[in-house]
This record gives sequence, C-alpha cells and structure tokens, in this order.
Amino acid sequence: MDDREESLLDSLKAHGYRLTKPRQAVIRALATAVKPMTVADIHAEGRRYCAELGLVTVYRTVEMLLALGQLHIVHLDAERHGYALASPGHVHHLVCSRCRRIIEVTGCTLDGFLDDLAERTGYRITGHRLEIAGICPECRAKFES
Amino acid sequence: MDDREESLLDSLKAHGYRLTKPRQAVIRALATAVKPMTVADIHAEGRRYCAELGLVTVYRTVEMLLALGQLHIVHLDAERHGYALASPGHVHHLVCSRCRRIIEVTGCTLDGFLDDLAERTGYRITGHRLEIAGICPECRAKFES
DNA sequence: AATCTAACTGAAAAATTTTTTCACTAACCC
DNA sequence: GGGTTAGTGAAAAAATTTTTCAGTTAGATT
Repeated sequence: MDDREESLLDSLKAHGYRLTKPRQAVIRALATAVKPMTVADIHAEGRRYCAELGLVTVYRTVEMLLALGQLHIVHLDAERHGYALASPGHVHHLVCSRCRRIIEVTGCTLDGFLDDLAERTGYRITGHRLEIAGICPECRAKFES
Repeated sequence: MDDREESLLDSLKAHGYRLTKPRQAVIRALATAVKPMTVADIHAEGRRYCAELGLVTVYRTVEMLLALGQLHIVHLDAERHGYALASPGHVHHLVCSRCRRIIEVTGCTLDGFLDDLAERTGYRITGHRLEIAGICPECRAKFES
C-alpha cells in the first residue's frame, strides 16, 4: 500500500466513513492505475481485490471520493470520462492519446492570463481545468518510428 | 441567420451533405444558444424550428458536426457535457457556473508552458483543452449582493 | 470475545441515455 | 417533374446510471 492509498484511507476514517473491503478495493484500483479509470475499469480492476465488488458500490465510492475532493474527473478525448486520484494542490493532467497513460502536471502559468480575462469580461474566475493531450515517450518510440 | 450559421451550412454542402430541415434546425439551435447545449437541449430547442425533429437525428448531426470540427465538446461541472459551435482558430470557453452562459476565450498563453512540459516529460504535446469556470457579470449582480 | 446497530452491501428493478434497425421521406441532380 | 439515394423518425435494443431493499459487516460497547 503506498502513501497515497494510506492517507486516503485515513481521510475516509476522519470523515466518519467505514473502511469496508469493497471501498478498499476501489481505492486500491485507483491507486494502482496509471490511466484515468472509468467506472467499468474500476469495477473490473477492483474485483481483483474484492471478488464480490458490485458495480453499484463503485458508483457510490466514486461519488464519495469526489465529494471529499480526492478524485479528479479526467475527460477523455471523446465524450467519455474517467477518474484519477487527486494529488494535493493544483494539478492538471497530461494524457497520452494512444495508451491513456497520465502524468500530473503542476505549475501551470495561467494566473496572469486569467486575471486579464477577469478584467476583460467582468467574470469572477473561480477555477479552471486544463487537459493536455500528447503522445508519451513509449508510444512515440513504438509508433513514430 | 447569422454569418456563422450560414458558413456552417456552406460547409455541409461542401462536404457533400444534404441540407435537410432537421439538420438546419439543429444548427440553428446551436447557433442561437448562449450556453453549451446537451443533446436533450438541442432536441427541445430544435423542435422550435422543425417540429418533428427526432432525437436520433440530433445525435447524428452532432456526430457529423464534431467530425467536421465545427463543434466543441464543453464539459460541464460534473460529468455532463454539452456542445457549442466552434469558432475558427484556437479558442477556449469561459462558462458561468450559475447560468451556464459561455463566452469564447482566445489568446491563451500556454505555449511556453507546454514547450517546457514537452521537454520535461518527453511527451509530444498534440493539443490541450482549457475550460474556465466563473460567475458572469449578470449573475454576480444578482447573487453577490 | 460476544453483542448490538446503523452504515454499507450486492442483486434486481427501474430509469435514463445512446445506438441500431428499418420502412418511409425528401433533397438534389438530371 | 421524376428518380435515386442520403437522410429521416419511430421503435427496439443495448448500455449506462440510479433506486430500492433485504441481508451483511465494520466498529463501538460492553
């Protein structure tokens, strides 16, 4: 169990949630993943850790983790979306278009741009989501000769 | 009919598509919208222009416009998404969290950051999606006293 | 450790969303 | 105007998500 997984379990406890096997399976599936996981992905992977894990519980646990701010929604190219454990702080995701491997990206440089934008439009800017698409080094090696 | 709508119809013709009434209704619904439209939104609004418009046709027309690059997917706060006509060039969307009104944003300042990122990670960066959330001036006036 | 109890569970059913199928319609070329 | 074929809506099917509910289990109490 890695640090991230452990702190997540602590966070559940701290919020009065029970540490059930199905929940641990969902969390482990997410903690182990290297790409955004759809509900079906989490279900399939989670069953490796809890054979009876039901799809409904995946939906419920995802919702719970989102409410706790521990999970990010990552929009895939088309209209599908997956979930990835959130690291603390402000992060974005760089997703490989081919294999879906993701890495977290910190230190985005949009603050000045957004301040400008607020001034120009009169909107109060409350947040932003940046998703970056690319081809990871492994896939480049395999497919770009 | 505004310019945008007209050029869209031209683009359909240029690609060998027929200009049917249901398609025109979908396009007009999108051209008139001030917020991202879900499939259901487009269907409801489109029926004002073509009373028999079927939901299936909305799905098909949306798919067609996406393939032509004329439509952007705009992810709403949660897991829902809507569609908005794409302006030519590189644009992002600023969406009001309260009323969903959107405005298009040009001139994002990420190029340097993305170049850096490519260097650091070895990814070849192929695109990015930036969605900015905020509260529009009207909603600020109404709800922020 | 045994007991209690409410949070939690999975299965089934229901609701919703999206895709497929198909007979009919209408846009566009002549 | 007439023919052809892309395009249509309705209905059915498939896929996804939510609700319901009786049974189970985590964790507090003793």
